[in-house]
Amino acid sequence: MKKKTYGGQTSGDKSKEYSPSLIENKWQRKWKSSKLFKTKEDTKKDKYYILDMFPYPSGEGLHVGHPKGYIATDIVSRYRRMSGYSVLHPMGFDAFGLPAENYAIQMKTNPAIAVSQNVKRFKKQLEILGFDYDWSREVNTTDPKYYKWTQWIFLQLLNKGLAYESYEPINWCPSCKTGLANEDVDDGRCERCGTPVEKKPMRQWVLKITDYAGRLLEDLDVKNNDDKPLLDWPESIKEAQRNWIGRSEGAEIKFQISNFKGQKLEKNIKVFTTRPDTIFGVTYLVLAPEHRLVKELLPLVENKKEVEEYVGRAKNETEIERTDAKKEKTGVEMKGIKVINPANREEIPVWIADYVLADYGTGAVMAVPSHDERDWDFAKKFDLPIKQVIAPYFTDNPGSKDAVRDNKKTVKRKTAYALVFDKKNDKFLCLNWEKFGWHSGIIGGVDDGESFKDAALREIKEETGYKNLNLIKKLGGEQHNHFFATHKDENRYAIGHGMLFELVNDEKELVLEEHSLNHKPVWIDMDKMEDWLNLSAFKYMWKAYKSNSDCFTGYGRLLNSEKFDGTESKDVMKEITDFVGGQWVTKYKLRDWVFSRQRYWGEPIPVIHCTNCFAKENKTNAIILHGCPSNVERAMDPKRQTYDKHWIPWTKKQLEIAGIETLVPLMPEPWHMSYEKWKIEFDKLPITENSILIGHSCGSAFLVRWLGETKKKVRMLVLVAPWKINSNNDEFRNKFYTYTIDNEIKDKIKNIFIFTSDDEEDNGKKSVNIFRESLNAKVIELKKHGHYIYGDMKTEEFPELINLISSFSSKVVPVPEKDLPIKLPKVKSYEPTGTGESPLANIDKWVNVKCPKCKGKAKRETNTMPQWAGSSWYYLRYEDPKNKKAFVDTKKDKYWSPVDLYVGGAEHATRHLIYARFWHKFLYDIGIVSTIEPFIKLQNVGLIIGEDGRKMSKRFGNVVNPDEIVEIYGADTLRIYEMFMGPFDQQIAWNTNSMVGSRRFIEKVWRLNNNLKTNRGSTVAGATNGDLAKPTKAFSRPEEGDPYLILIDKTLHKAIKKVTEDIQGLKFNTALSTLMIAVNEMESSGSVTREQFEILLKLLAPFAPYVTEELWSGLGNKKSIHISEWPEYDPSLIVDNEVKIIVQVNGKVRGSFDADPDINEEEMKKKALNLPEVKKWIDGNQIKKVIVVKSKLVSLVV
RNA sequence: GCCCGGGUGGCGAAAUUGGUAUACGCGCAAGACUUAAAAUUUUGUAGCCGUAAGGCUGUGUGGGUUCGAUUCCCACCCCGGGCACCA
Repeated sequence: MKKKTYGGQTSGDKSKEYSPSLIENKWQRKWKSSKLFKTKEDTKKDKYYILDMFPYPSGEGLHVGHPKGYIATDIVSRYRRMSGYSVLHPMGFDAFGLPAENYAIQMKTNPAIAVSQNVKRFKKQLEILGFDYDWSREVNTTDPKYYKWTQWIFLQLLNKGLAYESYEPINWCPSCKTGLANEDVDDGRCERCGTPVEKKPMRQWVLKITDYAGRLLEDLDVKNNDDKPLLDWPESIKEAQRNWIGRSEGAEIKFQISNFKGQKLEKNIKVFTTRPDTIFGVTYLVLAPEHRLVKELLPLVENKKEVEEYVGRAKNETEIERTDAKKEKTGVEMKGIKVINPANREEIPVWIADYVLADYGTGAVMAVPSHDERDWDFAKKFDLPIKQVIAPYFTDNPGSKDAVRDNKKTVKRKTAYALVFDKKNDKFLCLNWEKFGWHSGIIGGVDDGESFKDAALREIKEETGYKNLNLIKKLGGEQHNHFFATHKDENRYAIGHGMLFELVNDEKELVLEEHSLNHKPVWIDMDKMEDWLNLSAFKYMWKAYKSNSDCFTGYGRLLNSEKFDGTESKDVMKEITDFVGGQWVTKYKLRDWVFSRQRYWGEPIPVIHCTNCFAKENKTNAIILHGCPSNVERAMDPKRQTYDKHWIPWTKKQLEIAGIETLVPLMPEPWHMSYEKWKIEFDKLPITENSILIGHSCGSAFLVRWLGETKKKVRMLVLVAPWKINSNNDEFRNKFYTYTIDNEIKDKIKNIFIFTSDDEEDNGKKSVNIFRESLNAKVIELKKHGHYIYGDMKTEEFPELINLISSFSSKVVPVPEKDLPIKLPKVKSYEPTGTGESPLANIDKWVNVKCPKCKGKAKRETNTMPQWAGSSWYYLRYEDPKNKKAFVDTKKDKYWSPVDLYVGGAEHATRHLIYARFWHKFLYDIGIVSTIEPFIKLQNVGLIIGEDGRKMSKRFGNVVNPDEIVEIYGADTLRIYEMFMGPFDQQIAWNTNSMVGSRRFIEKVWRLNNNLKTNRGSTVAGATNGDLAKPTKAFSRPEEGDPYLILIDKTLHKAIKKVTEDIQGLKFNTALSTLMIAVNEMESSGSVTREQFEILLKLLAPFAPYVTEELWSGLGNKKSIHISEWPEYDPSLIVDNEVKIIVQVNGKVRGSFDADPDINEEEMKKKALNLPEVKKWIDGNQIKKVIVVKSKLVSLVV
């Protein structure tokens, strides 16, 4: 097939043609062999560290959108180098994590192999585009030499208590089969695959990023000495981080539980509120369904079943279902439980509702329906009392005509506000106060002893005559209006109530003249009301009427709040907090960073779990109580006594390997030996507070009963397939229930687990549920095991038990630093297990290690780090990539840090850019980096989308490959086109057709060179336009007074200024348009000196490195243009010696004239008035005013 | 709902201490060169009225401030992004 090429220009002389492929290949090789772009740490020069967000080498290679940011940094980097800086411009690859792993699974290869292939391909693609990366500093997050230090940083975090194991429920993606951080969840779905996430309780490593929440937030706005912000970042990214960190201040207040069936309880419910000023309006409390107290108070609740049902339902809902704000509120009261409002000692009920989030604040809220919309909705639905404690306070801004006047007295008055509706005509009866400009409903003062309603009715009659009305409802509650009443000449403080009336009939009385002096009654259409009303009081009522809600969420004046009545609510928040014994606290939405993934392709977390160390320190032993065999035949089988296929001997062995002494006492079936007899034997066993009890089948039942009766405490109870207790033996079963509930086994043991299978039949599920609820046990469902879990399950199918036990019975021993890196083992099969265990757990050789502390047998941590680990510090490694002793030498860090310009996509706002800042601050705190922030200036690159306006993706078939574009147009054209498309940070659609413009531009430059060469030594420049052709000596300094050459000089020097400023401001599109203008001018002038042409080449060099280098060397320059000096402009050359003055008449441009920039104003005026086109417009008119702006314009008003 | 951006020709866009709106590029139209095409090149290109000179309108919509507004103020509409039952 014939290669596609751009037609381009042709001429008779082939050697004169612009042929990008020849040029570009040549210079790629030359730059490489001369090591032109090797970083030089010249301490005499200023440094400039410029960084790209390193790519994730996917299998698909680069599309034209990817290099956009790299082109930009390349331009800046080349510009800085030419300007005399030591430049660090490195590149590397981020390749751990799900995308690479999934790709490898799909390609049936190992991720390590896939990644190295992809990296090769990426590098090749990048090379073509001519970037000046110093590849000797390349980093790759999957290289053990690199991730050694990622692991090292983890150890430092662990050391400082910032990495910890947690067992709280976390987000779990059932499709990716791994736990996720909060940041990896988007709208309740896995960010990678879109599957709705589930909440799953599991052991996981968590980084305490919340310890840094305050600093991560505050440092976004920290100022330098010059009062400019330290972080020159796009406001949108800062704002996204602020939102994500989500700081709010408020009060933590305790509500005491008052009674249960007459008993006093010594318990509190702590709530968090940002509005302690509303506390007198609390009419109930709400707990999240997962709140600890829900379980604790359950035995005391009257409607236990109802509560249990509700909590169960809430648990089973997905995040998407639960957090749907549009859905109607649900909830259930905990009947019999009351708490006391510490503000007014009122007793109020406690509800459970899923609109309260368990993991924010305290998981409990005080509900103030009158002043919180969510509480309002809830109270309306469940008919709970609503008590107003804040009145909106309306007052006009000082200076306006109705504003309170300091020199007048204020009179307090009760005021009735009425809206009167005539449903026959859909109109409202209103008052038009013409003299005052007020538009209102009916207003009137309330007389002594009169109700608001009566006052309103009286006023309606007096002012409008209508007398037959029905009160429909009150609107908006009490409101306060403070204003100057012109008609009374005094300040009024009106305590008002709004009411809605309906007209019964048209019967009316005569309106006395004294009542109609200031206002006239008018009927206003319903749909005009909103615009018509212009008094705050009525606007407020109208809003309440339209929204059908009296809920007011603003600040205002307190009422029903005892001694705080009348105060401004915003001002007394802290005072009220103190009054109720609360604490002023700061809360963040940011959650700790879930840092473990149950996947293969990540950095192994460098810790070892040693059960031996733990057992030694805690004298742990395990007692396994097996159950009965599944049928009589097996029971009769003599082999069964050995349980050779059963999981028990395997478990025993594994536990002993782990250093846990293990006992398997005799466990006869319940129908063979009585519980009492067995208990006597069992009590003799060395059971301590550190013992682990494992029961299988009916063994579970014995253990539970024994725990119910004994006074002993144990550390852990594991029940495997405990449903045998649901046997036909009713007596036994009943006995069991009694123990579990009455003896509160759950208070003795924190860690109770049940293993069951997900497809067990109903009665099995039933007994598991009984355990779950009565013992507060965590249930682990083993998928696909079916009933085999119960009997002769093969040992290798059941590693979960050992893992669970060791996770609760092992000591975390950090891997000694000298043993780093912990390399990922090479394996054939690395698919995720889905069990909550990493596939690494199955690689015995790798997992089983010597404990570095006790030298006993121990196990490695098998979870790996998330994709975001390696990228959280890579920019530091570039500073010193080969260092074996430290991840970066302190001196080198001091020289290069911080990153001066960081360019990348905005999608990293709340993940990479927060994580990296967190790690950086931590590393600063432990004294190994020198700056508090890693990236001083951040620039977002706008996406290039497909020509069809959709995201470039294989799926849409709209991907444009840069290699093909380079082949047709050349790399320089691609670079210029991408920079010329539009503002750098803006998303723009690709358009291959538009590329010719960029190519033509380069060719013009090329031709300019050809013309110069042709005319070397001659006196005539090769201009294409005969008119402009001008005799000159090419490549010589302009002769004194040569107007053409001076003109080009002026243009060029202005271009130097503009291009320099634009590169600094990353405004590449306008820099290029400036260069285009210059080139156009040079072309049409025809007389260009060598010096001028060289300036142009230098200015263009960062944008089009190949063609400028070619032309530069063609001029005989020996050193590369890219290490030549950046031109400086001559200030005298950028001043215009003639300016155009604009003349306006009545604001419209009517003419212009050229003048000296120093022309004085009188002169300007005179000249302007003499212009014929201006005269035409002022003839016969009086000139009223003349405005003269120096060296700009004259504006005449006639 | 709250918070950030943004809205300008046929298209990508330029211009903001308030001073000629549409630079630069694409596209389009007509001309030159050519047997022809491509390439190159010249001219034109916001809309409306007009042969023209010229005039009117015009930077999302409606108001306002001003001699003058794409730029400042108020209200609204639309698009993009972030957060969201966060108490």
